Amino acid sequence: MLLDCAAMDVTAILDKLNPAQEEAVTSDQRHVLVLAGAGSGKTRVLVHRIVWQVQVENISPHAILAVTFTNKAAREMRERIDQLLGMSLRGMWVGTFHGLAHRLLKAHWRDVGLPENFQILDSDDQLRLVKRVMRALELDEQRWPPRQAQWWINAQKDEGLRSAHIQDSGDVQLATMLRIYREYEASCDRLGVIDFAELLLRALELWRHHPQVLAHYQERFQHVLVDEFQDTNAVQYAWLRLLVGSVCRVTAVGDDDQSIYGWRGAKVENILSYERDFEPTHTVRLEQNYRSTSNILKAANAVIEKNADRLGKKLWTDSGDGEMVALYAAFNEHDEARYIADRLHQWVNDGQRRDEAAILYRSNAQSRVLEAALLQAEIPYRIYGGQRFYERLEIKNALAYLRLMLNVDDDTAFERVINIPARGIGERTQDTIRQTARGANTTLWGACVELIATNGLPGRAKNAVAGFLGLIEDMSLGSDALKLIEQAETAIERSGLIDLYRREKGERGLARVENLEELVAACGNFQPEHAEQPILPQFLDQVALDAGDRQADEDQDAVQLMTLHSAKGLEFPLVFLAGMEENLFPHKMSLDEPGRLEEERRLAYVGITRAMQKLYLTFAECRSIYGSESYNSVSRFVRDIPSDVLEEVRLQNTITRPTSYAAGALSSDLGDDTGFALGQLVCHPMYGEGVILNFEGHGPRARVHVQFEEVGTKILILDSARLSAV
DNA sequence: AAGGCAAATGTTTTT
DNA sequence: CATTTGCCTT
Repeated sequence: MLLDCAAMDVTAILDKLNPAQEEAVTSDQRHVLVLAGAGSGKTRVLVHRIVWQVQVENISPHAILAVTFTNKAAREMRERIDQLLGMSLRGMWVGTFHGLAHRLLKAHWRDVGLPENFQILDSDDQLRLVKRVMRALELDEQRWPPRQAQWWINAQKDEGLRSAHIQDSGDVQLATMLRIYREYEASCDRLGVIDFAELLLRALELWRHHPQVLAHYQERFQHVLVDEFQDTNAVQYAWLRLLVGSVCRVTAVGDDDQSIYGWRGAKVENILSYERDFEPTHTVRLEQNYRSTSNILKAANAVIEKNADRLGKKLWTDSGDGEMVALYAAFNEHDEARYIADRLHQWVNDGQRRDEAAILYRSNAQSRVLEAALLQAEIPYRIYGGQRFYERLEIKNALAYLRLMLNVDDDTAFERVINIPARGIGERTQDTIRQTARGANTTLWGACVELIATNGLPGRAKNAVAGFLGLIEDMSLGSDALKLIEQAETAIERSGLIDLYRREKGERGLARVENLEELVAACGNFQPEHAEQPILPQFLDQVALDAGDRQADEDQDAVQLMTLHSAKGLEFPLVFLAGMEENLFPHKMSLDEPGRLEEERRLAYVGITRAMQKLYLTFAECRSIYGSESYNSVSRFVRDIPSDVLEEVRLQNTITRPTSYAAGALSSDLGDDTGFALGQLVCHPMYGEGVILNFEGHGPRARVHVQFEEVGTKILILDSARLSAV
């Protein structure tokens, strides 16, 4: 009976796999390394291998651990397993490295010397703390930028190095960073908080220093699967090696060509070390691509081939050539955005879905102009990344109140909102409170209580502080009997936060109020993992590790905007890569170091391989950056694409114009008989300054398209337009 | 202590 | 260019 079942399932599991995928899914070698090119079905292999383990090899889901890098990937993996199985696997651990580390530390907080309710610092909190530490050390913030110190500390932690491990070589730079690091570590310990990197490092040390804990997990997990293996850093790799011990099997899936997180400590070399450290390994290459047309793959291969350090893979497909890769040279970023909006308009007119199209860019700053153009063209869009929901100022303030309601001794939260909204507790008073806390070795709350009792504050300040303490006490009184959503309402109403932002004028205040309302809604929807336990702490923990990137209107048909980094792992029938210019992409910060340039190239490869049917590359000859204009040439990555798959879109055929004009329009490249040139800066008596985008016709009766800074694109008859050169 | 104004100053990617 | 920082006034 059981056997029959298994036999049936085998066909279901292996049904849709190609030979290489099947080899990876069914391998009985102890460890498996899958080098999976873009679009070659790596998630499918992972999902099917898990199901294979459970259904064919009879491994309990309880004994399986699957690790990803993003919450999104973790969710997707679960969903796809459920789908394939037709039911939900219980007991299996699926999560991000950070999420799993958090889980371990929650379970073993005593062993790692953390308070039971330790808080997680996001990078913003971390920076605040670094600044505080530096001020205490009386370091000049001009000479030692706090951001740099923060970055340095994180880099050390990613390598597994604590301040005690680092040799002070006498170098001033190093010595200073080290001092900050030491103090920062001490502060974190005192406050009972840990940053992202610390989460991983502490989890590693948990296992290193507590063999019995490690043994427990080694015994439990018989199979570990790691997605995006090229993104693992030194600590994560060490963590895996410890876990694996003597029985556990590992399946790692990755692509060295898609390693784009080197800047935050990821080590592609881990892929190379794998075959040595996880022995014996069965290595499988997935090179057949099921995503893109042949032309798109040719472009991708041509770009990535220029990298020296590669394991070497060449994607191929048995689908047809498909359409050419299109290249559009825009005059400026506005023209670029308008062109993209225009193409999207066409796409929708052709009956295609908007959410099958994506606009990808190198840096978040590029999204503004694109958004404006889409707004104007009335194309719904959804933007990913940028500022995270739970990292917004107003949200963090609201969360801080919630944290205080839970625990008045949460110094990070206390400090954040003691004077927000302003209630007369200024910098001086706060300093006194901090000093008192330090002297009495107590929390800020404790210090306040003491200062009030001993009259250690001037009258006004004392009243203000007492008022704040009273407010928090009132707010938390009986709040644990309330529903989460009511607690959230209490936090934003009674604290005065919502009124503060209601009074804030302009678009911003409005957005903040909306965000707070969205937070309340999120509280209403929150499903706790442990229904019997208090819900608020569970919510706060979840929030710390989840950026809140799921958007409310996820099912609306909207074009997707995101950075190249956040596009990894996704695919779209229609893709625009915007800003294909030198100094922007590759970014000028990456030009000096060959390693960084190679990473940029991989980023380009990731971008190109997101496209299934049609790929547009666009660049702007002139782009405003920090207010001033800069002229860049087309990206080297574009130049690496062979001309037989690249089609340069001729300007005059693609410029936006009312269709009634399109039929009879005759265009001239240069407008040579008009006295003006394409791209020229001109001035109009009413519309102000603009750029000439196109000509139709010749001589004084020619129609000229001008993109004005104030009023957008206008089409004018040359001899009546009274344009002047600028 | 708060709020308004001017000046400076910084921007790659993110769990 | 925007936003944040710092200095100044109330």
